[in-house]
Amino acid sequence: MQEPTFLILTALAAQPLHGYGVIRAVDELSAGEVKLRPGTLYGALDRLAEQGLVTVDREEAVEGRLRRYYRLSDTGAAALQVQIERLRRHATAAEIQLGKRLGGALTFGTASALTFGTVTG
Amino acid sequence: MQEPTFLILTALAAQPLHGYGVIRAVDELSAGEVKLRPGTLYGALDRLAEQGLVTVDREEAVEGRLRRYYRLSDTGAAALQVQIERLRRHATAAEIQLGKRLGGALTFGTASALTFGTVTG
DNA sequence: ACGGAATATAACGGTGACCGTACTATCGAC
DNA sequence: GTCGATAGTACGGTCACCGTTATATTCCGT
Repeated sequence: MQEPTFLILTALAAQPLHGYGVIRAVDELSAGEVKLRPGTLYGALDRLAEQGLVTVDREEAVEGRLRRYYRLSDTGAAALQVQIERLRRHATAAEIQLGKRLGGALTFGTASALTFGTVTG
Repeated sequence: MQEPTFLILTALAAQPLHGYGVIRAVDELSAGEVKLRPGTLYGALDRLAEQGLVTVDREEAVEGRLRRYYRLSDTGAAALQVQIERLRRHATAAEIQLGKRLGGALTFGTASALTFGTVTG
């Protein structure tokens, strides 16, 4: 699962949103770092719906315009939880490896990772 | 940056490795979850070298066979640090969003994310 | 001595997620 | 009336990654 997909699931975790709402939520969640393009969003939404990670919550007709709300399914919430743990493990593992780094310019703050203790297993 | 690329940088953070050494290191770092294919590895290594994130450390001729060692550059270490922080932010943001989730099956343990405090900004 | 597994690197085509852009359409602001 | 924001659809392109194959050597068991 890639970053945009992960952030789409994250955006839908709190409450159902329609497409454009997801674009705004991801923008906010990532502090403006990730601006979803329509092509990325609707492609990902279709794939996630196919996989059962999101479902169509309802379709509202607002002034002649269709507004389709997507909801994170229980399966999707579980998948997101798995991804969260994956990211955490990778971040910790990388920080520990960086702490072992010799010869390079020492980056301050990385040593704090050592206080986490063992990571293997 | 995708997962395999991130793990290759992580593997090279502690010490220079040759191709096959990276494959084994990533396997260990991910607890057997990620098995790098040669195509993935050497493609990524070429791209990372082009971007200056890794450099060729040395080339050993071990009984006729070339063994090329790759090293994480200072730029690469900085890039890895940026990615680590990115993963941490996303993991925390997602956990907080999941904590707001209503109606779905409550996953025990997710509430602990709330103790982290604010995440926006 | 021979075959097979592990070590080690290179090269190929295929897939799919993502991007960029354009198009349609409504509404409010200027 | 045009611009920008909202809202969704469609399409072609790119690139990272994957699966596989090829090639060569070393180590081990038989």
